[in-house]
Amino acid sequence: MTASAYAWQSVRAEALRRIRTREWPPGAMIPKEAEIAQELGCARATVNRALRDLAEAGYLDRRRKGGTRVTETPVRRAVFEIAIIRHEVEQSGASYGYTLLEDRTERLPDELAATLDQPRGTRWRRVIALHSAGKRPFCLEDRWLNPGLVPRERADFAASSANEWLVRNVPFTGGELSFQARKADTALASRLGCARGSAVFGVERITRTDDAAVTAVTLTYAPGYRLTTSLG
Amino acid sequence: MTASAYAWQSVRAEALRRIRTREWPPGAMIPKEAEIAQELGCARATVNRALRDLAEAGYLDRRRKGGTRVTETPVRRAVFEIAIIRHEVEQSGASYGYTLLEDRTERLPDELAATLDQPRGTRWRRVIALHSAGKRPFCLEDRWLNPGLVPRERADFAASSANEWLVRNVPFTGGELSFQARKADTALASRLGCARGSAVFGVERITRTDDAAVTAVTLTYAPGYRLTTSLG
DNA sequence: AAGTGGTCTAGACCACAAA
DNA sequence: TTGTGGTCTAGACCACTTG
Repeated sequence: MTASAYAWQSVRAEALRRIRTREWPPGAMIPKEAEIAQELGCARATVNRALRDLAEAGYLDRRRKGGTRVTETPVRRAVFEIAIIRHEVEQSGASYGYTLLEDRTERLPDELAATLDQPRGTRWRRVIALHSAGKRPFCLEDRWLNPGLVPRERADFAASSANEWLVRNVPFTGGELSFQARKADTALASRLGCARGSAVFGVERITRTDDAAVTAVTLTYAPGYRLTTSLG
Repeated sequence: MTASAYAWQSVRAEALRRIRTREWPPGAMIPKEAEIAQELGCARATVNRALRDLAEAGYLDRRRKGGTRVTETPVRRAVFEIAIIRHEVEQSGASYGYTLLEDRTERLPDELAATLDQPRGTRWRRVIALHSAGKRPFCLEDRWLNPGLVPRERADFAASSANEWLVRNVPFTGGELSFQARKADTALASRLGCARGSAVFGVERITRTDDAAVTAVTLTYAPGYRLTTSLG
């Protein structure tokens, strides 16, 4: 059958059908919850659950007193899961390798300090590590850590990545993420085992708890990397 | 006060607090809904709403009969909204420009045909267009369109992008999306107004309705482009 | 077989925004 | 002021999974 096992999913499917067939065209007001509930023979709460779900997915625009409208141009969202790099490698079937390359305390570059709301000249811990898949370099990690939130004596990154330590030990509440394409300079090319000037995929991420920045990381993937997801 | 206006949000906040403070440590089982409801003095449905929300956000792992556990390594998700390119440019404050460069029917490359579940040798419409910000090239669009779903006589892309026509006229049900870094070849560099060999950011997207592929597009952004979002 | 989350209902009241 | 969605409850039954 077309209808799902649960009533609210059937209601959702029926509403989505009406949107897609333009029985409820873009921009149009749809009947109120109570009417739909009566028509489909279920409780209003069930209709509410279904329509709320469609609204979260971007198909409907709902307002108290204003009623529910079909979105003019549904906003499509792509969701990426931020995986632990080890899992990403292992999932591809390759064996995962990790090498710590550098680990010292350094002065934050002024621009980064500003982004992280730190005074100029602040010193943070800087860790550079290489993640590999089989024998091939997979991703270079260049990370700055707030020494106040990540005590050096409690966080040893010789054997396993800062990524994993942080996930387990410093719950974070927010941050920023950006993707970009970059050209590999000599140092990067040497570490990633690719030609100088190669186009490489870069991810920059800043992680915060409440308002204090915890870590800023730049991940650079070896050439050929693709970040993929499906649209629902 | 810390608690939200609505009861289920207060319950959510309280549960999240217990997770963050490790009162409910990673991997631990938390009390069952009925117990939490009694403790916090609300209905079980209210607790259900709160915990379901935390489970969707990746903090909890719930199973019937198995109870609810705190996720060992919370999966963080990044959500990108797939904007219409015109809006993306306008939002940056620049004036938007659009130029149609090519529009003809061509044979699908074999590899692409396979991905799109089309027979080898199938001919689709191919549209190449440039989006610009002010006087600078912003993004080159190279798109294939299923002629059965996008009739040439009803879809004219001389003045506005296929992107916008599709959003308004062909509701889609799914697809795939991938990001990668690419090196600009001579043709691309010329059209994007950058040096040959530049690292450029590429997006590939395939859009389907039910099971038929509607369109496959490759967007290549001029050097310097960053795709950004915030983590919740 | 039993226990826990998932759903559903009927009715009620609340919150917000439009008139 | 009024109407619509948002939430809440108490109780019930269902569905999945583990023992």
